[in-house]
Amino acid sequence: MTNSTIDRILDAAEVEFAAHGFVETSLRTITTKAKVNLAAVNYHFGSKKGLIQAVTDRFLGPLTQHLQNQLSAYEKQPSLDSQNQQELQALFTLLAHSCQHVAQKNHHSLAVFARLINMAYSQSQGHLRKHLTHQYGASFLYFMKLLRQYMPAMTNEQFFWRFHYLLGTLVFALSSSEALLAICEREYDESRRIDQIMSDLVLVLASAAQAPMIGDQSS
Amino acid sequence: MTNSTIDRILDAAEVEFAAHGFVETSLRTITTKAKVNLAAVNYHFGSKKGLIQAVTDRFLGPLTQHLQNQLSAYEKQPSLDSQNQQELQALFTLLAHSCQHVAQKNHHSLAVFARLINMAYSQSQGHLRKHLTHQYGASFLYFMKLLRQYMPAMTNEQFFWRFHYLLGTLVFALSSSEALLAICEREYDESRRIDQIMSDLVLVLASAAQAPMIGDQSS
DNA sequence: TGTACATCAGTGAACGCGCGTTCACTGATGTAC
DNA sequence: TGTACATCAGTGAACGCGCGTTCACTGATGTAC
Repeated sequence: MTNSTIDRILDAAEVEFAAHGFVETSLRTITTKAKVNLAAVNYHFGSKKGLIQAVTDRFLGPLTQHLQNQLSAYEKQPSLDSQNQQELQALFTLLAHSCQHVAQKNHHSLAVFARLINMAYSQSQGHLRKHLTHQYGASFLYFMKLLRQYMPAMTNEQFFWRFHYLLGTLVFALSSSEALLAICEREYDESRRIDQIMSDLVLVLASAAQAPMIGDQSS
Repeated sequence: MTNSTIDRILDAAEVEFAAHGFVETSLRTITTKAKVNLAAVNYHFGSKKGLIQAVTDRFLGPLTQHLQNQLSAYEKQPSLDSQNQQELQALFTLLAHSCQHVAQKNHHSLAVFARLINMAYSQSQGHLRKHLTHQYGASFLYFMKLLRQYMPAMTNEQFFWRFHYLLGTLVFALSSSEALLAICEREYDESRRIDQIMSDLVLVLASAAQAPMIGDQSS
């Protein structure tokens, strides 16, 4: 049976976590929407923390798997010209495609992903950051390694900061996309699809990655 | 007296809100750190919501004021060449300076600012977004108007999305800067100051703003 | 085939806890006559 | 100058509420003999 109690809980939790965050979503809300007994969450997942982990594991596994596959195929292609902006865009496109891949199955997983990253970088949450790095870090480190080739003139420290600016752009786009889509539709009477947004985002990320450094006047 | 009960509450609240967010910070934590009676918050600010508003008003007023002054001075300068990347950088620098201006007085106000924006774009928080727009929107709309001149080829809708990508970069940088500074210091044994970060951020924002559109192959 | 027991998904009600808020109260200072 | 009252910052204790979690229990299914 595909719509088991466990799946119904996970689906409802994903929607609520995406919309209101982990802390501001109560188990009573989730179990009501999932049409499931309140105690079922603790029965199947042990605790609320266990549920959060189950919800995030459900898409982080496939996401990192998909990304890793794409990256190793990408790396095998012949010429990696570190000056070529189009190849840099292609690299970001791989990331975007991996995101879209998991979003197809679980529509709200990217918003949950954004909440997770935001939480991980909230100081005081060093343990979560460490857990994510340990569990899923390999794929993202792989991505960073390839990205690094397009930013050769930087020190590691400069690259560190640049990378996190890009991460911020991505995270905000993912977490606010629902609200932004709603505003956009109201204001401009035009609805955008998620893949339009993603392909525009890729161009922005590629340009931001290659922005000059301080004192560097080449564009 | 500069360190009145009210100020001590506001200072403690700012620190805690910045570190843990509005919902996850309890009045008991704040009043304990402020060395003030629990009931004092409701006495002086009416409610927790009132306190949040007081904390945000304390820096949003000066921030928008400062930004508005800078922008009108900027607009009066002779040549505004919409192709000139350095002038675009100068525009972002004004925003950065306004941020640094308020950060001097209240060190954690920018992190609170970031939390506020994140919250405002969390769907379901349309009322907060409306309140901010109504109260402080003028300065930011002014900024957007000037920024718009450097992105003339875009439709309003395209500009809308670009602008929010940039906002995301800024917000993540502000909200995660503490954690990132800590990681950076540990990993690279180098400490950065907030103004270094800001001036690098300005370059990234300027490049991202001028990234090509889909189908546009000019860089 | 029938019986006793084990396993397991799911349940209903209650538990203790931390939360924001309320309220009667204190004690100091100012003001009117 | 003395007295009565008003104002206001601040307090201590309690309130009701929603939260995550717990626990004894049910009912269905499988298994051993």
